[in-house]
Amino acid sequence: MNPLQELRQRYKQLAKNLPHPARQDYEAACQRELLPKGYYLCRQGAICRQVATLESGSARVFHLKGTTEVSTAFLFPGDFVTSFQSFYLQVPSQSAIQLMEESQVTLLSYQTLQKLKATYREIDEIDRLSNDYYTMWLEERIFSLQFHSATERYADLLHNEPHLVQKVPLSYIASYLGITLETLSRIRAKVS
Amino acid sequence: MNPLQELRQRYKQLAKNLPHPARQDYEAACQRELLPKGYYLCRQGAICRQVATLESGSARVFHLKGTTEVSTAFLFPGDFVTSFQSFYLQVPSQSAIQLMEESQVTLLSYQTLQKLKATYREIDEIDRLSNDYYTMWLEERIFSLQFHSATERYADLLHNEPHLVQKVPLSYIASYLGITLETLSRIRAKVS
DNA sequence: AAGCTGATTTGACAAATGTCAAAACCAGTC
DNA sequence: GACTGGTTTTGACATTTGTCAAATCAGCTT
Repeated sequence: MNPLQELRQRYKQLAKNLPHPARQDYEAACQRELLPKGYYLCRQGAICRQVATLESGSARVFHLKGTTEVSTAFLFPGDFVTSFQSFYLQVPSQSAIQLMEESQVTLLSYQTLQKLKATYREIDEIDRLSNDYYTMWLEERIFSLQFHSATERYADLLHNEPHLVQKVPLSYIASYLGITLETLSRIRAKVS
Repeated sequence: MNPLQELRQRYKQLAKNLPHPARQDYEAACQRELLPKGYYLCRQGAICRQVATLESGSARVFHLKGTTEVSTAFLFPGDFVTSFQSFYLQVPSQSAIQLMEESQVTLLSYQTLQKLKATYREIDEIDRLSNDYYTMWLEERIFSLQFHSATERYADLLHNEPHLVQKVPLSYIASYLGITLETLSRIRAKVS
């Protein structure tokens, strides 16, 4: 496994094995909800006040550009879901976050997370590591967007997140790769 | 000013106004050097063991892809310079960092920074904020790469970092924008 | 099985960008 | 002022990707 994936494992392990006092406070502070497909965890232009942990289901982050939506991320069980800039700076979000299926999520507000981080070193550490992971994930994505052709980017995706291609509609994937639906369709025809 | 630039200001302010005890320890721990143009702060494949603060001069981060270099960042006075993944995980770097001119830099090793962060809340805060800034900067860059045409990306750059276009050779800028030198040249001819 | 609806594929053509080679430009040097 | 090496621009043409319209496919409903 590469360093990036190890890091992901590491913070997920830490989150799962949160020791007792921290765990208890965390459980008490967060809010578990079963939300329907299509639910907005954050709307574009609104301040993202919570971070969600996906227990089941899936979500996507996208930006509304005029009339078209451009997807920038897809999230799955175990992932922390939030609009990074909006959440950490508490400023309006540049993108929206929407559930792609009915999902079980655990919600934590900005203020609560701040308190938990200040109280428990372990929670602070998880927050830090997951942010580091996100940063490195972004670096990898830039790599792909900047250096690779559409065909290569699709191959990258297939390689890095094969499950994603099964579950996510092609129109979302196309915008995520920065190409049109038609081009993606042609790439797929060639490959297979 | 947008939230991103405010954040940048904020961590630079904090760094400049580091209170006495922390400042003294920091000064003692770091290493000031005047390094020549072309000097490698980190080579591709090596572990990046230090973070540099640029006092004067400039640097660029690039990736060697076969025979061609693709630039991924340009750094100027006041910026912290390191290979994020390599430094924070202490794993081999995917890219190289080279000085574009003779530069005065302040070097801090990984171990020393860890100690300083553990001892001084202020230094920890600066590290955190500068990482957050970097993350948001990456998000913006992805935005540009994923949504915008070559012409728009050049306009973005001109808008976000106008000084850069004066100081950096066009061949570096072209690869940074993910296009060829010739295409960049044609874009410039059209615009002006 | 027929009909509907949304997702995906295919076709024809246009626009953007890449490739390779040559020309022009520019700063420093003799 | 011409020479030189590196940078930038220009030209001709190839390739990739986008656009718009139509065809096909897949899953549901009746």
